[in-house]
Amino acid sequence: MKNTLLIYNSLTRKKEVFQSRCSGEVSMYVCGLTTQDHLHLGHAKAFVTFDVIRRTLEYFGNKVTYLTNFTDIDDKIIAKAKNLGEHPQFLAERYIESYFEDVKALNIKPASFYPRASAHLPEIIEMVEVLMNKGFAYEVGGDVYFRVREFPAYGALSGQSLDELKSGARIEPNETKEDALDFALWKSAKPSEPYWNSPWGPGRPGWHIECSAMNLKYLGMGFDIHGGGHDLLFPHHENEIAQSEAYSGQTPYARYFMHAGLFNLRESKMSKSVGNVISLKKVMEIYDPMVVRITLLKSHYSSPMDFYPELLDEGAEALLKLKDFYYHFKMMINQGSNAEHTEDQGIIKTLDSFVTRFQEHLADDFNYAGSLGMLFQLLNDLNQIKGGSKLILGKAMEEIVLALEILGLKVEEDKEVRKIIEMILSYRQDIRKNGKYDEADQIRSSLMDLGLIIQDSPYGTRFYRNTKRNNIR
RNA sequence: GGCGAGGUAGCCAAGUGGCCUAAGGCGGCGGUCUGCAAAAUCGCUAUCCGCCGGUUCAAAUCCGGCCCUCGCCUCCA
Repeated sequence: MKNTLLIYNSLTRKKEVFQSRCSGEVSMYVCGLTTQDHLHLGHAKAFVTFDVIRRTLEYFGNKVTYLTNFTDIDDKIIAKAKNLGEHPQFLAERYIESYFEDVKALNIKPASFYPRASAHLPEIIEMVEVLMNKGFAYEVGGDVYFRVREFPAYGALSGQSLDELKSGARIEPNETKEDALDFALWKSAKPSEPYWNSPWGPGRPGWHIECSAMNLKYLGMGFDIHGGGHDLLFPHHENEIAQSEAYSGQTPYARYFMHAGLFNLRESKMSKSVGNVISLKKVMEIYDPMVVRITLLKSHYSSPMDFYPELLDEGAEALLKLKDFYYHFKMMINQGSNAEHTEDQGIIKTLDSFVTRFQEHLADDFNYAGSLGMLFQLLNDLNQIKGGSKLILGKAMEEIVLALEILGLKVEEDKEVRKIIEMILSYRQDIRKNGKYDEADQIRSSLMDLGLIIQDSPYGTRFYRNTKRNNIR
C-alpha cells in the first residue's frame, strides 16, 4: 500500500510517520494478562484494539511478529491460590485456558508467541545481575531494586520528573529502599510462597522485569510497537524502558508506544481492584461475541469508553444491520445477470471512493471507528442501487468481505445448521405460494423463537442468527 | 499538587483551517415497498460543534481566558 501510516506515539505525544525497524516487517508486543482472573470488557477493548492494529499492518503489506505475554507469577495470583488451596501455576493455567476461549470468540488472531514469565527465569535473573553490575540495581535483604536516580531519562514516557512523581506519591513508605520510587526487580520469598533460586536467595521476579526480559529475547532492543492499556503507561512501561535501556546500554527499547483507552464503568475505571468489572464471558452469554467487537470498534482506540445500559444493545443492532446486508447482498448476486448493467459505473465509483476513504482512516493512526463508518456508508449506498452485473456486485462483495476481515468482524456462521434451515424454508416457500400464510407465519415464528432472524424478500428468504440471546422469545 | 485525555444532535461517535449549510451507529416521527412481519428506502430529527474574546479572505478545527468531565501519578488491559 502506498499509504503513509501515521501512529500516535506515546513517547513523543505526537502522531508520527511509521517506519519499522526493517522495511516490510513489524515486531510488536502487547502487554498481556496477569493470569489471576477471567477477562473483562476492559481487556477486550485493549486486545481487540491491538488485533485490528495488527490486521491493518498486515493489510498494508507488513509481515507482523506479534507477541503477547502471560504474567503468571504475581502477588495476587499467589494470594488467590493460597485462598483456594490451589497451586498458583494451576490457577494461572485455568485463566490462560479461559483467555484462549475468550480471544477466540472475539476473533482475535493468534499471536506468534505467548511467552510466560515463569518460563523465563534464567533470562530475568541474568538481566538483574547485569543491572546490579552496572550499578543500576542494589540488593537489600534478598530484594533487588532498580535505582531510578541512576537512569536520567526516567519519567520521559509519563512526562514527569522524579520530583513531580514523588510529590504526588501515594507510594507506601519502605525503609529498605534508597528512594521511594525505586521499584522491585526481584522479591524475596516469604515462607510458604513459591520461589525460584537466585544469587540473592529464593524469590520471584518483580512485576515489570518479565516483559523486558521476554521482549529482549524474542524481539530485541528497538522493536517496533509496544502496546497496552493506558493504565500501564506508568509505572509499568516507564519501568520497562528504564530497566531495558539501562541493561542494554542501547536506545530505544521500543520505537513506538501505543496505549488503548480504558473502559470505564460509571466513572471509575474497570479494574480488578475496584471490583466493578463486567465479565466478558457473562456478556457473551447474552450477546454474540461480535457484538462486543463492533461495540469496541465504534469509537477511537485511544479514547476511554464509558459503559451505559444501552451500549451493547446498540452494538447488537449495528451488527444485525451488517449481517442482514451480507445475506441480502449475497442473494442479490446469486440472482444477478452476467450482462452489463446501467448501474455498474456508479457502483465502481462508489467502491473506489469507499476503498480510498476506508484506507485513509486506517492509515491515520488506525482510526477504525472512521473506517467502520465508511463501511456503513457503503452499505447504505449499495442498498440504494437497483441492480448490477454479477461481476460488479461480486467485486463490491469482495471489498466488503475484505473490510470485515480487517476489522475482524465475522458475520457468517454455522454452515451445517444452515442446510437444515434452508430445507425448512424451502418447504415454507412452497406453502406460501399456495397461500397457506398461517402455517408459513407459524414456521417463521418458531424459527425466530430459536434465535433466528427471518426476512422474506423478492430475492428469497434470508436468515441469520440474532445478535442478542435474550431477544429469543 | 503534577501529567494526560476530552466537552460535536435525544444517546453514542468520526471529523481538528476551505470537500463541514458536520460521517457513521442507535433511537424518534411521517411516507413508500410488502400477503403479513421485518428489512430496506425516502423525508424530517445540530444553521451548528462547552462559554467568552482574538487571529484569518475562511475556524468545530489555530491562539488566549473561563467553566465542566474523565483518567494516570498504588495492583490493573
